[in-house]
Amino acid sequence: MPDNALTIADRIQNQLDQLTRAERQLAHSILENYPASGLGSLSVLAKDADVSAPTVARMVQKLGFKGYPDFQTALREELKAKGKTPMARHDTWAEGAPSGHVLNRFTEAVIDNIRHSLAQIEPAEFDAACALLGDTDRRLHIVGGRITHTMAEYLFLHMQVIRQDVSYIQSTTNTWPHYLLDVKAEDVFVIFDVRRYESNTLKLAEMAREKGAKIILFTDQWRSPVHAYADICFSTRIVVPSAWDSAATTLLLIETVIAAVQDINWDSTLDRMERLEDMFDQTKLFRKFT
Amino acid sequence: MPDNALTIADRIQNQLDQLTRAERQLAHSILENYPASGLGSLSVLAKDADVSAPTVARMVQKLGFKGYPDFQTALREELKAKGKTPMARHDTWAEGAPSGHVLNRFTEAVIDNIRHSLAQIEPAEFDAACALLGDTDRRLHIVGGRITHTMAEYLFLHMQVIRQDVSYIQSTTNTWPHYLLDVKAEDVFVIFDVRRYESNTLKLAEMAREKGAKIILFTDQWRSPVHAYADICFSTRIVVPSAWDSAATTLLLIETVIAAVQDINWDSTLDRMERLEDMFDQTKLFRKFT
DNA sequence: ATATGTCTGAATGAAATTTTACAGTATTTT
DNA sequence: AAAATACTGTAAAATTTCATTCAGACATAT
Repeated sequence: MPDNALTIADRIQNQLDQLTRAERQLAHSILENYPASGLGSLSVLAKDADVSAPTVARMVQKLGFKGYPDFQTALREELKAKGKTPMARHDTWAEGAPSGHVLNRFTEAVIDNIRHSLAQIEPAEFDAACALLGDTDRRLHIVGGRITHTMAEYLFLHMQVIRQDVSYIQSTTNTWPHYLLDVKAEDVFVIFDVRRYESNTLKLAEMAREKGAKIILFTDQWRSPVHAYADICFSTRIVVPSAWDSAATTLLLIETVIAAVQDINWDSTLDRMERLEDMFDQTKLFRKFT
Repeated sequence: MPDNALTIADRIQNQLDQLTRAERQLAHSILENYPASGLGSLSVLAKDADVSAPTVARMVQKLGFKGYPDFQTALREELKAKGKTPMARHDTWAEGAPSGHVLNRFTEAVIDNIRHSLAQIEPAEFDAACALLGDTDRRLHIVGGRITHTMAEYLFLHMQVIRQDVSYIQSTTNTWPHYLLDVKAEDVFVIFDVRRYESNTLKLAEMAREKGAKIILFTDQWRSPVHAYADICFSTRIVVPSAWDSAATTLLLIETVIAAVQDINWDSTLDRMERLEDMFDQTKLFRKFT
């Protein structure tokens, strides 16, 4: 609420003494299952509390509201505010920067995206997707578009370490039909497609589907048309205060998938990682320390 | 989830495919701050979602409710049922998954990383970096390594739209010395280097520095040795419950930089974006709608 | 015990809300 | 490319909802 930090429940509690008998009875009924009961119609609330309708109208006015609708609006606002987690309320992330600084505005939006996106994910679907990705009997193809190919490649780079038979297809090139030649029914496609959905990607998904391959789709909240062909679809919120969309939430999800898949075949992953280390040591690509 | 396992939000999510464009738009608006927005009047909800009132009435019927009041009652019942466990504690991000599920553990860690990383950023440094990146009198070179090249390319793809004279160098190839031939003292390098710091990248940084170029470094909390040559250094926390490190915080920072730089030269950015759109339209790479 | 002040609840009228019907427009299919 | 289908918004009707008035009941004080 704009005026004060007091919740409506507090205001009722505080004024409990100044209320009459029927009003107190009503107040307790409201607090009984707060705030749900206050969001229904006046008459239902009155009946639930065993008081008359005018009593309700009078009390909310006594609490300082213009009328019952005003009271309800306030309740809804409060609920909306509570929906934002205590962490989201923490609206300065970069200390020393004003809360209106782009650092804080942007971070705020991304945290918001994360919360919304995660809430919509079915854990069962997530687990199923990870099981598919970890199944080494199935070959894995990872597909990205103009912007999303960076995300696709990120997933590819890690999956390559975890397991064998992983390939990376960039839908913006015209070489991708080659990859589809030998696709089998057990194969799995991970497809990335977000706003400015790409026709190439859609065509690719259609053809993969025809061959009987499984499709896991990473898209935005509006869902790429590819989702018609997808077995599993993860949609993330991508809106931020910018001319472009944010891939941060998508990346978070990708990394979580990587962590989960790595656990499935941990033994073989460990083995592959060690062999990779050896090879890196020989190439001197990386520094030993510091 | 006590009575019938699926909440109204789930029902909306599930039927998203059977909904029309305006209805989907409305559905997202409802889920935006659920359930508060659904508890107001039909007309307000319609206005918030930018659809007409009848669209709202039609959709709730499509969802299986007798009418809007019926829908609201169901929402209130759900809220009442949830009563005991409101969204006070949000340590579970993916509702429906146990708090020990990798989805929640991972997200928790990333949020933690974001908080720690952002707190360490000097807003003045951030602004200075953005000013350098937005200065079209300076040529811009973006450098990534084995894993980080995906982040580098993400930044490159967007910078390319915002401004001219941007080049992308992959330090793992051996072609990068060519890029250094014509480097001038005003040039700016953005270098990505995280754990398993790469010797190639260090060498590149050293040579760029010798030529007098400015260096902006994105690294992890332990700081790449490149930071000795860097004018500005952003270090982010990257630890997550996984065998690998997380790039999510780095990406968040990159996207924030993009948003800030885009604002600096907004006019020219807009112009370049429009011209790009035209070219996309001609190539038919993207679908017009849906 | 009676009178006064206050509170409560039923009924009414007014206002707002939801619903239905319809027509225009966009989209898809043939 | 044309026809058919389906979707969306405007406008008006029907229903519900809320505020108010007024008569009666309860408690309290004299």
